[in-house]
Amino acid sequence: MVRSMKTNKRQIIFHTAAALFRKKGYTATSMRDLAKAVGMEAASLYNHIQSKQEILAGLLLDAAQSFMQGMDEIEQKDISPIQKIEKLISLHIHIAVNNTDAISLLTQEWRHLEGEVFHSFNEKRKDYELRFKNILLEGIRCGEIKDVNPDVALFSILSTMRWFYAWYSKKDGLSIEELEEQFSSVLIAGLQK
Amino acid sequence: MVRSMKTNKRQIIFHTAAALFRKKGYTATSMRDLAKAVGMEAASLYNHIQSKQEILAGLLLDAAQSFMQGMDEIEQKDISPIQKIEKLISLHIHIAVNNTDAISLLTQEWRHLEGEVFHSFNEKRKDYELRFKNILLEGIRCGEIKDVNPDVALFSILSTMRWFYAWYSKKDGLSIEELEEQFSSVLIAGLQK
DNA sequence: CCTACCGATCGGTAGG
DNA sequence: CCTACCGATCGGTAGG
Repeated sequence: MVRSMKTNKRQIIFHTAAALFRKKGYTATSMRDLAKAVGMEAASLYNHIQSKQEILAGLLLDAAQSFMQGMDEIEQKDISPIQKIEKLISLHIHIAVNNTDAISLLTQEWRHLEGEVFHSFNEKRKDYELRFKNILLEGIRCGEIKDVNPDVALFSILSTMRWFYAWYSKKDGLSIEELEEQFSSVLIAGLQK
Repeated sequence: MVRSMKTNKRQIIFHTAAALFRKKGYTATSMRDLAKAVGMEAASLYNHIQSKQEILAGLLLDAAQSFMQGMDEIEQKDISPIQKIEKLISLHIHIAVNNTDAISLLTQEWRHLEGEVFHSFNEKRKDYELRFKNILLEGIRCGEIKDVNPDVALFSILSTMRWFYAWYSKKDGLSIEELEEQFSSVLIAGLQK
């Protein structure tokens, strides 16, 4: 009972922190801001968490995990490079819709991670980008994708998805299916022969 | 003589601050960090500038001015919507190449502006995005651009250009002409019928 | 351009 | 979960 309530409060703290970090930035969000938002004194937060840094690390590594798992599954599918890219766009949309605040931190706030966590997060990010780029390269090699600069193509997609994290919560007009269709239409048409 | 040296030092402070704000973020960059980077004590900075906030505001309003001026010129040209979009992509590339550090702040650090400057910067940003979107809408209306969601199309372009600000300094392989060609090829092909 | 310093605020701890 | 408080650091000022 005590244990489950503590875990529950911990989750509330993490979710509240995600929203604050997104709105104000990690450095500009104080533990007193966070305490006020969850309805306690700053000192009391430390009964549930170890440090401010632990919160950021937890949020970012969780979010990263979602992407790595999706990439693992999509890489193994027996479909063409462009179809894999469609699946990846869909992955980004689904993750963002379900976890908007934490995901938006991936773009901006990971540089405030410290020490080993910074390093391992950075490795994951580079690994993800490389695997995405390899799918593009395979598409170019097999003739399904036109001969564009793969870095420009990669970041055209990734940057647009990252903007989507910031934009999505404000927009309610489009369903997930419509979002997938619109993003695929705009982003993939620029790659096809 | 005294005046010109003071102006000179002021420019050094602004340029150095742009690089630090880009790397560490506005909040996480202290005036002592900045002072060290320009080779003086923190207190001495205040002989050249009035406040930390003045530096951020100066950098961001200067950068915004470059974009507004470019937009003014491109809007008036007697060319088609897609040709205007090509010109705008070229504008973003040229500005970024010439002023990489300050431009990269436009995306991330403007939220730390305070009071009236925050407000007026935000108005300029929204104005720029609206005018860009109107060019897309005109293209859709006249049949030159396919019937995509204009917000998705707009931010596909803007997000990709914003990523370019962060990416460019590391990359030296491509000339400006090649960059324009690659970005236009990937971004505009997704819009054309 | 420096030394010396201000009040405010930071992340976090002690002790209950 | 709170009160009380720590040392460190913040942006900025006084005075020379």
